Amino acid sequence: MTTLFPSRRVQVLLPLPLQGVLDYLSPEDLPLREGDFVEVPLGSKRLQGVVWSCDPPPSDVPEDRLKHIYGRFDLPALPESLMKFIDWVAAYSLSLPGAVLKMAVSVPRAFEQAKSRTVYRLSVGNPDDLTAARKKVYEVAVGDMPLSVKDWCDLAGTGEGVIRGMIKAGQMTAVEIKGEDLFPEPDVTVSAPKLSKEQERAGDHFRALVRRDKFQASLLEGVTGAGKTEVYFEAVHEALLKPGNQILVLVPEIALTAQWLDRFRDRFGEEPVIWHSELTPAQRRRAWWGVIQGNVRVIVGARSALFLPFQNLSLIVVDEEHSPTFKQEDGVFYHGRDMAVVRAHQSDCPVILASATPSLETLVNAQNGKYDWLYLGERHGPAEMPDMQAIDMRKYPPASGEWLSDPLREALKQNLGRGEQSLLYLNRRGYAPLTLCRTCGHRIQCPHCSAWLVEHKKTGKLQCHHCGHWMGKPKHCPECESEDSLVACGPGVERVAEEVEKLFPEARLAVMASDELSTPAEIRETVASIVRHEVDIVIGTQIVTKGYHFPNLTLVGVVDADLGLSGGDMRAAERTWQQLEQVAGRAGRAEKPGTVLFQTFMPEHPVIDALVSGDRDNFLEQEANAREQQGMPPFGRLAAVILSGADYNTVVTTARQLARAAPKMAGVQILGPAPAPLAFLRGQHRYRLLVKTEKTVNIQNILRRWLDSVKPVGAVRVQADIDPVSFF
DNA sequence: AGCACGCCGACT
DNA sequence: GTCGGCGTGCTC
Repeated sequence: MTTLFPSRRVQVLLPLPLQGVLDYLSPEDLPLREGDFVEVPLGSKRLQGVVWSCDPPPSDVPEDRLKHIYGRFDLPALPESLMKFIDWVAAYSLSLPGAVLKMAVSVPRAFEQAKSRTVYRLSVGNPDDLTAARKKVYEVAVGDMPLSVKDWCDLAGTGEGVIRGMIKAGQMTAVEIKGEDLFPEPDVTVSAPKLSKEQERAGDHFRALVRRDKFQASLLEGVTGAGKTEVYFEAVHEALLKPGNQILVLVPEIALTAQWLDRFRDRFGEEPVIWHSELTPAQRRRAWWGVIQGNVRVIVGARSALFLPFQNLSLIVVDEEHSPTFKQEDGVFYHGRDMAVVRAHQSDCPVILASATPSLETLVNAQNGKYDWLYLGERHGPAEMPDMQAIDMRKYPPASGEWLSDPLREALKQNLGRGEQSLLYLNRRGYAPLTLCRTCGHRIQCPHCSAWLVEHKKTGKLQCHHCGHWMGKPKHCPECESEDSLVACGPGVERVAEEVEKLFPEARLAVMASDELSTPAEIRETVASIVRHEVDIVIGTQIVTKGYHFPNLTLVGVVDADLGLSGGDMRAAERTWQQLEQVAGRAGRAEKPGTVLFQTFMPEHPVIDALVSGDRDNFLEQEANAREQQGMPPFGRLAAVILSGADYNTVVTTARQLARAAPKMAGVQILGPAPAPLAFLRGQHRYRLLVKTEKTVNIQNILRRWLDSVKPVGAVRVQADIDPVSFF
């Protein structure tokens, strides 16, 4: 029997790692659009999902097996541009669309209507009739803005009784507010800071791009301290001039610093709305709602902010675009910088990639004209670029158990004498990276990972930096039982701090490492005390490299410039150069000139040479040539296949099976299988294969066909990683 | 992701 | 003889 109005079949995407969309029937009285948030039955559960298609192709599931949608949620539909982006990311990264959707809607109580609140608006007839206390309330009112009872009390400095009395007397009227509190609009009338000529030129260029309102990627390259932030703020400002425009600024998670937020507030009057993994559920929900309702104008966030439901994305900025932290390596594997370009393309808006040390990928795109290329060659204000020198550690070897050479000690002493600040950089947390038994040679290793346990003297623990496993430092060797035979090998920041303390007992030290400063408030306080010049020598890891501005800092000493140069990673040299250039950039950012000293055993290495001579163009050209010759990205395509599982043998068997089934075709090369660099991590054995193809080959299609052709035995996870960066 | 169904070890 | 281990497989 045919019904007059047959039920409509729609496809719903659920935020689960299911193979695809599921078909449902929409109730006849429920008009649905693509992007609508709906609740559907799945098995015995009620789940929230998104209508992905209202006009689906024929299904192989018979209609009488389809279930009905329960209902639609009362919130704006998922914007079409985000749906497109989710599909694209899933296809590109070889992950399931549902898993990508999950990143976009993993917001606590996202679908529930926010409970309403009651606020009160003044409705006074004649203010002269008011009592003194009520008159006070009348006077503090801002326009006819409604406020909560508590806000009125705080603002007028009065008790609740006064307000309640006014409500009763009809001098205030209740207004019901639905949804989350709105965010304040950024202020576009704040006067811009004085820009240098070259900043102005770049800023004008970006303003024009924003006004043109079309896709265009640009590289904003500028030496450390050149004032890139102020330049892209010009673009943000221009975008804000058009009502409804939304702007996304992506930063590496670690760079969301108090200093950055202060600069934003200085330029736009308000703190920006921020988005990162540490937000509380309430903050997350409020920000997400603000974005989907179009109320949030500027979001500053970590890579996951790419998946926010922007209604009208008009500009994306990727700050520190070279940063490896833009690469996500769990769940859905993607590179935030690359996906930002795709998102901008799909939203047809400009994207600005900013860095003092651009990635090779981005530089190549700038060189071949795909990206606009804006360059800032001068430091802002009176600051000059620091003087950089290598210290040959073969000539000045420190005594055993010490890590600072005589020239570096001398420089520290002089700087201290001048009352200026110094920074010692060593990208190694803890006291010592390895604990060794003097008697039997045993090295204390993590039981869950192929890594040494790192000694942390402050806490008296030996700790794994990959899985968090720890033990108290034993008195006896766990292998040969010898007493007091365990010795610390190599330096970490704690150990360097110990040496500095001995050398300069009167100096005020601060150690900056992620495990010393766990909360943002602690980091904020330490940074502030350095800026206030309450610290003479800072000893820090990675976290000091990220955009801090310490005006009194004039000497940077890199304790081990060679760290990171070894290993088979094709990006090792590039990344070391970026890191050291960034640390070096902390020196001499104000009036006083800066000096940077690199302790190295290979002063002739291209990386050290590029730093010292300042000839980075030559260095990067060599790197690019090497990659081009090897057909590596960005000149070819690369993907990794990572197999992991608790049982070593099944992992290896699956890896070999995959290798046997490897596609054999022109322009495609399979490398491996080989143990992944961390062959054992969190109790999982890991093997890896690499797929290298020519640029014109669709590497996703090849991987899909290949991986589908092999059925993994047992509990082995097979994960594809398109454009891998870490090789871990 | 859940959750159910389904075949092999130590307990009343 | 049963309770339960979590291995495979399905959910429109």
